[in-house]
Amino acid sequence: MKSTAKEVRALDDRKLKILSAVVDEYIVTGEPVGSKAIMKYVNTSSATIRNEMAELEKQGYLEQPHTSAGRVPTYNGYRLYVDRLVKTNPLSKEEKAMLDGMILTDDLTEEGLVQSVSAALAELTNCAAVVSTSVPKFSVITKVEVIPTGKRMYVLLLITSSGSIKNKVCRLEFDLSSEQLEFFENFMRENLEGVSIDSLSDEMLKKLESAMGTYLLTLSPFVTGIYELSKEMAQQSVVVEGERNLLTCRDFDQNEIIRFLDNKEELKRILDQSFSGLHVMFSDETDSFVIGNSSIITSPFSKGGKTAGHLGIIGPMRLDYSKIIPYVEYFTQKISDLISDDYEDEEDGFDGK
Amino acid sequence: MKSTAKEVRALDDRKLKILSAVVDEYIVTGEPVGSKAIMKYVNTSSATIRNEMAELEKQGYLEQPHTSAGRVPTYNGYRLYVDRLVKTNPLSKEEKAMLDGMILTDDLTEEGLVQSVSAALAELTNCAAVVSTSVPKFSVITKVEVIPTGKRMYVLLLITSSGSIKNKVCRLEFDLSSEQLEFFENFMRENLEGVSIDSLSDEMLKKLESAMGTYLLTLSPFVTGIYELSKEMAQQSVVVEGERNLLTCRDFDQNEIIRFLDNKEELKRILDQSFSGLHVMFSDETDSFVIGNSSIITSPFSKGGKTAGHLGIIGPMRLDYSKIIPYVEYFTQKISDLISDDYEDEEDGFDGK
DNA sequence: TTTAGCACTCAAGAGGATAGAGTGCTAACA
DNA sequence: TGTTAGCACTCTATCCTCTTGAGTGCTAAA
Repeated sequence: MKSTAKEVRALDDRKLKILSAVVDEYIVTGEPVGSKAIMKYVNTSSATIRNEMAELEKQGYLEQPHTSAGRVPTYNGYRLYVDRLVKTNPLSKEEKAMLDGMILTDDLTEEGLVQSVSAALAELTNCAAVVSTSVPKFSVITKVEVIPTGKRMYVLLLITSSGSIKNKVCRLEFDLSSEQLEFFENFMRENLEGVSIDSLSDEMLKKLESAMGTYLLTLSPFVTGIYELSKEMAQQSVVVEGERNLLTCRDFDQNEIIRFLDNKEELKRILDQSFSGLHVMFSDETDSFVIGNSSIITSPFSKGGKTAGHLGIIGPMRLDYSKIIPYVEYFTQKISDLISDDYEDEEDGFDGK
Repeated sequence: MKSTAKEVRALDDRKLKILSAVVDEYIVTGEPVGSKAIMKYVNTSSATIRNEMAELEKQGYLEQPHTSAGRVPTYNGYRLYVDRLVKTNPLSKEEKAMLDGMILTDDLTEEGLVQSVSAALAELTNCAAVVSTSVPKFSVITKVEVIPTGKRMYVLLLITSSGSIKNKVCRLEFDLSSEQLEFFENFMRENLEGVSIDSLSDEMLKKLESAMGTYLLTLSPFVTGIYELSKEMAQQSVVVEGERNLLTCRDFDQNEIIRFLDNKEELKRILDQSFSGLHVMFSDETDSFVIGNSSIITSPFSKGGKTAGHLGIIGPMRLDYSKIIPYVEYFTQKISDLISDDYEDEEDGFDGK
């Protein structure tokens, strides 16, 4: 609701302490928190705490499931807690080593790394890990190749500067002469190499086709094939790892989870608004959130200094933010470091040996 | 239990009719079936039916959840029903048209087709569709290609006679000379083309490596890369479509389903024993079955006359077999027809025009 | 061999009592 | 004026009992 400056000012130190205590306790127990339980955290009587809690409720930070129950944090309560109250301790040496140990490093490809990290994150947090990999804005086509592979069968190959490869089988009505093949490869080299993936539009396609002259008659399936490949590449992808953690989480409504897992478009849209740093979202915030009572923590990772995607978790609001936030931060940093190594290596350097 | 010839002989016509009626009724209602409900199917009094049911229970075809409840089919009951009693009507023209209409035919690749059919099957049956695609035994390597794509970056490409393509990025310590590249391509062409995918063993790898002489020093990552690609290709794949139908099915134990979906190895193993025709399995049969109370119906589909995989459904035992069995049969036949068209086209023919 | 009739069983649901966790309010206190 | 002890009150969760009704097995007659 309206969290005006006045209201926030009205939150003295003790109120904040109590709010924080309620959230901390609720995160652990999952049950509405009563005034007595808070006495462990604050040095006053339960009566005083009750008074304070009643006020926190009026201000919209807490709520009661029913009259004679304890308090539960509201969306605003969580928001305040995460933004201003939660204490995230930097990871110790041992913790970092533990996290590192959970990542398989035998698969050195970018996807392999990200997949391994997200599995670790899901395992660690008992949530589902989410990864969205955006198409790097600076990604351009570096190679178009056609490989004959059978009677009238050709494999189209598209490679970009960011290292993605896609292929597609194309069947033609006729076999091509080597002259035709050569023409196509040259034509593609001249017209597509260096072109950025997401700039390949319908119009561009039309222009290309008309520039091909009579070759178009036989080669047109290749052109549309390349076009489709580029479209596939330009698509942002979202992967959810550890879905079982959502299904077994009793904070959620089963049916909602099933619906969510069945259709990840919604999630895609949410992760699309790429945020610059670590970001915590709650399900009440945007009503487009599919899963009620959920929260999403994401952080971007980068490749060669440019954002390459986002990694995070989706779980219940009742999360141990103080632990999970550093995990997400550490892992995204880790990914950035590892794939940027690769990247620099690819582009400029030569790493001695 | 022991279903000896004597016992089976003891099943006169009326008993079979009653068993069939119990299964039919139970499939619809999901509730234990009482003697009165059977009166709709058989022209005798409920008392007689009760006597018969008591005997069917003694023989192991029915059971009671508790004393004063109706009867439910046992595993043996289902087995007998499916093997000898169920009446599967051949599909009508309209039904076939309806099924055809559910298949998207704009993606003409094999995977696209199979995916579309399995989605339709899942939708239609409210079960999960399962597809296992085996590596065709006759599939051989037709092409190995290396494409330079950046500083010390190369794409390995492996193509087989059955039309699968896989690629892998390989990073070397040094750039290769064109002479080295040429050597590798020739070497691979001579040694691997025509070799069947699943015959590529560790020993073969060793032999190849030793045959490469000094080239091995720089090219060894390529060899292991190719080896890994072939291993990936040789792997039988299992895909489950429509998982949500399992999760929302109240005949199952949620946790068991979640465990099942998390680990499809078990399913893979079951589908691995490729059966020659349509096959119905029940969860009691092999104790390796992950999901209790489930049944699997599969049928093979073929490509150019040779088995290419299996398509089917996994759902509760309480299935409308009389409808679903024809669906599975029709769809696998359909797939066989469509991809075999392709295949013949690829290998021998020329379709005019 | 079949069937009507009857006593019996058992699960599921309705209703009622109880316990206990937690509250708000009042009045006393520092 | 802020804090606290005390108390009446509220509401859920749980347990127990009772009832209902579907369905059975058995017996005796047709």
